[in-house]
Amino acid sequence: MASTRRPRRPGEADRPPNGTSAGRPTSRDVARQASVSQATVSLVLGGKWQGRVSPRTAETVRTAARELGYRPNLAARSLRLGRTRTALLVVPALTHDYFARVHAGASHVAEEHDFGVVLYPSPAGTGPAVDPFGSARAALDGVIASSMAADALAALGEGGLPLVMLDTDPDSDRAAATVNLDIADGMRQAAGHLLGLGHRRLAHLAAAVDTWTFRERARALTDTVAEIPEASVRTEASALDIEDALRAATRALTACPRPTALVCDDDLLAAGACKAARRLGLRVPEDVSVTGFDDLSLATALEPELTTVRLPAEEVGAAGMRALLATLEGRAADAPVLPVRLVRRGSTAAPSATDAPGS
Amino acid sequence: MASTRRPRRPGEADRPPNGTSAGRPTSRDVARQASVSQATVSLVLGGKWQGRVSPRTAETVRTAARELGYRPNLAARSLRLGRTRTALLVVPALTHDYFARVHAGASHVAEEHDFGVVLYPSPAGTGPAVDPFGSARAALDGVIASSMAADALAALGEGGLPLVMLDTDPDSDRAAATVNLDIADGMRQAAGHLLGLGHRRLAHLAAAVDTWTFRERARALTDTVAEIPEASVRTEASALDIEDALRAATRALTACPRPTALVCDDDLLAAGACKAARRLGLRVPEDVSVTGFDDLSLATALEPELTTVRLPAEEVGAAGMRALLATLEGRAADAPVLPVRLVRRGSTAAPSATDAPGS
DNA sequence: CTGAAAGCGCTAACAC
DNA sequence: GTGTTAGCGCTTTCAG
Repeated sequence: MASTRRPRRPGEADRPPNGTSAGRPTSRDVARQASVSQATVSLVLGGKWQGRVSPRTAETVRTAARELGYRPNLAARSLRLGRTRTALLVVPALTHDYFARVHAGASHVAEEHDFGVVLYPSPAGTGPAVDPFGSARAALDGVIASSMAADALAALGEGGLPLVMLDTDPDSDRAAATVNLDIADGMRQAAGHLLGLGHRRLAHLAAAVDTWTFRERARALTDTVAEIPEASVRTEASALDIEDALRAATRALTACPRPTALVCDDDLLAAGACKAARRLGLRVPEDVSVTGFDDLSLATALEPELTTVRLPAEEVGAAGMRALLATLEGRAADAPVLPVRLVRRGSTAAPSATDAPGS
Repeated sequence: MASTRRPRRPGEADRPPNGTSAGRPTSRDVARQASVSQATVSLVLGGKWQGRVSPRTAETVRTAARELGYRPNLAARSLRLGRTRTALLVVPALTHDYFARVHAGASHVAEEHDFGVVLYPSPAGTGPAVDPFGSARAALDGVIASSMAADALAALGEGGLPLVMLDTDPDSDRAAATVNLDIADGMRQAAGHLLGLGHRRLAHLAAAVDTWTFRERARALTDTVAEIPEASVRTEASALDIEDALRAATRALTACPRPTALVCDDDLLAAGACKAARRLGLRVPEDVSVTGFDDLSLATALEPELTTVRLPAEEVGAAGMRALLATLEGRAADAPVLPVRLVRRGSTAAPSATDAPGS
């Protein structure tokens, strides 16, 4: 009779009538098994039993937990704690090596702090993320966003969660913290390297993506070239894929006079550029030098290997996670600007005599 | 007085004494705002109000929710429901294009079913996953594991969660369901293509990774070559990275007599092979043909583009997610074996006359 | 058609 | 040193 009045507990039908639960064991089951209270179980397993629970009891609890194969229910813990120890990492694409490495760096730091990272590859690339909070079905403590366009961040700002931005306009004020790369310096190094080699007619294979990081690359290149009067740079825009890069590079290399060096916004574009050169019967680096950016694994898969700007992707991810952790703890996060480094490989050389200035 | 006896609710200090909550709005806040009960809010927002709540009331509730910027607390929902609508996807590495695409496919299907996917890149590569359930801090409904070694799956089996295995030994019985690729057929196509072109001395650049997928490749290659009496294949093992592939391919190409074709277990290895060939002064495909496997984006980044076996990675991920969903709903999941296809590109050609059989 | 109430599994304040 | 208890926010009976 009484049972007809009592609301049925969810999953009740799945449970046997006796006291032992059939499903996943709960802390209650552990408590019963160890003949202690649930609170004691929580204390012991939470590692805060020192001076509150006798070592003997603690050991009993741990044994019981092990025997039952107990795993705490994270949903319940999150609900109780109001925090989930989970961060969302929003990236434009996963197929791009760089972001995979950012993720690795962030995960590593997260793990050290018993945090989790869930990835949200924004379906719209660098564009507005549709609904990261709904789709990433996890309950979140904070968000880290990498290389996103400004309007994409607007959507992220709506979440009401602490936001750390990576490789994004440092003047934006949406974020609680930022981690940046010295993109401009990287481009200066690349351009300086080519100019130093004697190149004067450069072409810029520019990524047709409207984000801070690419605007920065364009600006730095223009500025660096402008310092040498005889030097010039033309720009060809390309989508961030090999095929389009091939087309853009072909346009650049069939211009008259032909540039002696191609400065590419990304290793992917550089790969397209090498392909284009080869198809036009030009040798890299003898006839045309090519530089990339990012130092993806692709850079050393090519022959010759790419001279490119190495970005410390893992470090970026790690610093991002550290900044988020700091923010979450109410500490001020520093806003590092990480240095980048030109890696000289086989795809660049001095221009050949016939192409040299003055000829 | 009473308040001293009552335990402090967590976060209570953060709340103003008045009725309005300061933190994230809860369904209670929405109910209050709409002057209805919490139950009504749940019904309306859960989309199951048809015939139970008046349209007028429903609209009021939705408006209130929108005004307050209400987002349901997923931890609470998970706790109540006992399910989280979240799957764990375990992959050996994220930097490998193939897995990024598997993830994309799985996420896409997940999203359609209002599911989330959290990625766990097994730190040990294809080896035993350390503790995916702890590190992926989300509460999970099921696990999808791709291309893992058998012992790695043992650890996953411990979770007590439904497990779907992708690209793994179909005879293993740990999984609730499997999704496989017709790897053997792919390798048969690749080898058949080379044999048909007239190649008789093949070398196999084999991935030194002990998983089903690579054992299958080796077996199928051996079998196919065995069908042609004059044909032979030597094997060089290589780690799954460019540098080691370069070394292995160099060994293969400096053997006497030199093989006329390199069959590689992975596009990454094929890239290393091309690099090795070029460094030895050999032209691809004139002097040596190279085939890859997977059809990574790398395959078309190279010049010449790789002839390779295209794996429908997205489809694998999607089928895996569908299988998990089916299992979760108690339906029988089918165990598809997805077809693969050889993509002929520029890295293969008939052996040159001097290398041809009989010369 | 709407509201009241219970309880998912966990943690932490407090009582003993 | 250990147990009792309340309650996180949500969904879902059941009563009205």
